[in-house]
Amino acid sequence: MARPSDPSKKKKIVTAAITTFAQKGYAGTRIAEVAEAAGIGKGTIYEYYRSKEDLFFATFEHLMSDTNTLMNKVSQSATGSASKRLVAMADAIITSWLANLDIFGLVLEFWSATAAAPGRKRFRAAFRSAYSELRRVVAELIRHGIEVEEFNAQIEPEKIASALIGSWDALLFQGWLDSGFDPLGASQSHMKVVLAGLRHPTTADEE
Amino acid sequence: MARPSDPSKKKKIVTAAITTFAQKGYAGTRIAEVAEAAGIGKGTIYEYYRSKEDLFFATFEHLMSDTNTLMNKVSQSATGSASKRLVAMADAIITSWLANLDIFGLVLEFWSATAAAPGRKRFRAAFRSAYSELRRVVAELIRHGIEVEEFNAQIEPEKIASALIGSWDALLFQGWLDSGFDPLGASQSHMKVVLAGLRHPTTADEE
DNA sequence: AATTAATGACCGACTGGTCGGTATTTGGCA
DNA sequence: TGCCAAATACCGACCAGTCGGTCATTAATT
Repeated sequence: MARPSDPSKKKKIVTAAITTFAQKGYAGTRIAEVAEAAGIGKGTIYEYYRSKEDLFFATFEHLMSDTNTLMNKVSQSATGSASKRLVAMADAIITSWLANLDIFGLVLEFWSATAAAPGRKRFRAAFRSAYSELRRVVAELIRHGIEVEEFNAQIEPEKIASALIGSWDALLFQGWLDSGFDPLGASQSHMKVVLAGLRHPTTADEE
Repeated sequence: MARPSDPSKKKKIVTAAITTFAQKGYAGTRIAEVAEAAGIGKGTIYEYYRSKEDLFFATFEHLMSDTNTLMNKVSQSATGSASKRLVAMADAIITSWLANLDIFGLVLEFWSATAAAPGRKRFRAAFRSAYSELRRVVAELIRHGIEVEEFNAQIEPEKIASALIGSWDALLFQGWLDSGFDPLGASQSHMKVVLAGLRHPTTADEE
């Protein structure tokens, strides 16, 4: 009864699942395909994962943790002004995803997994906490900028953070849709404007 | 053989499809459920739509056109400074979606529909052109701001437009995930900063 | 030999789409 | 107006294909 627990095999399965799910989507992927991609028998997958959904969630956590790791690394290693650090973070996240645009489809699957059906609540919860963590890190950076008086004290770090993060996601999506679109360039342009806005006092409603 | 084409019934079906797909997702929805929600027999749906996919695409077009209409209306009716118009547009789009957050799940389904499988290329194409149109309208607004010397001439309208639009989408998504999150407030905060940045010259790399 | 791991043929639940048949509407004619 | 086909619209029982998951069997390992 005891299930085997060779971690290298588990990893092999998840890796295969990532590419397959990314290519064909969750619904379009048959477990047998993942097994084939992993070079093992279909039954074996069920020795390591309880169900298709479980495997899907595992791929989700896998990618999530990669992104988290990257973000923390950048947030720690980035030096210089708050502006520089923010730009570094934006560039790092976008560049990293651009290098793996082929699996960006997975992210879309994850997004929609937050919507449908039962058993999927965990996706929503995981996303919520991931975003909240992301916002925390970026807001921290902004707050730091305010403290050293690099940024205008009027601004609300959490809100700006959420919009920045959002723009990164959404620009990647536009890049994914349209190969002629350049997410990195758009992000850099946007960041430049935002940073200028963060530095200058927001003179209420100018006409 | 000739299929009936009562437009009011077609509308009834699409309406039912919208709520059902939004609640249960594409895969989780059975055609029979849509039929029930529409108060008609299952077979009748196939008199009006060739397949489940076709019906799904119809709901997509329906919502897309609603959003498009809204956007054009706002872009035409908005008056005052370029800043004011941009804010009006942001607020209008976000408010309108917030009022219908219950069907935002559909948007997620559409996003992921751009990823998976064959027969879905049209989703990608439709999205691409919708975004491109959105960018055009918003970029136009920004360009206008530059012409009247309200905005700094250095900025790149298309790129900023893509980031703004992206932030709206992504903030709505965060609001959808987390009922404690306030997309409108975040957007307004963000817009304020961006507009400040658009007005002030981007002094290259300040340290 | 005994225990653990791997496998894929098989099963059964599920559902998109079809189609033969029924209900409703139309319109031609007395 | 009233009557009755013919045409059109509607319906849901049914079929056929699909695929997640199981488990009896085989292979590997101890």
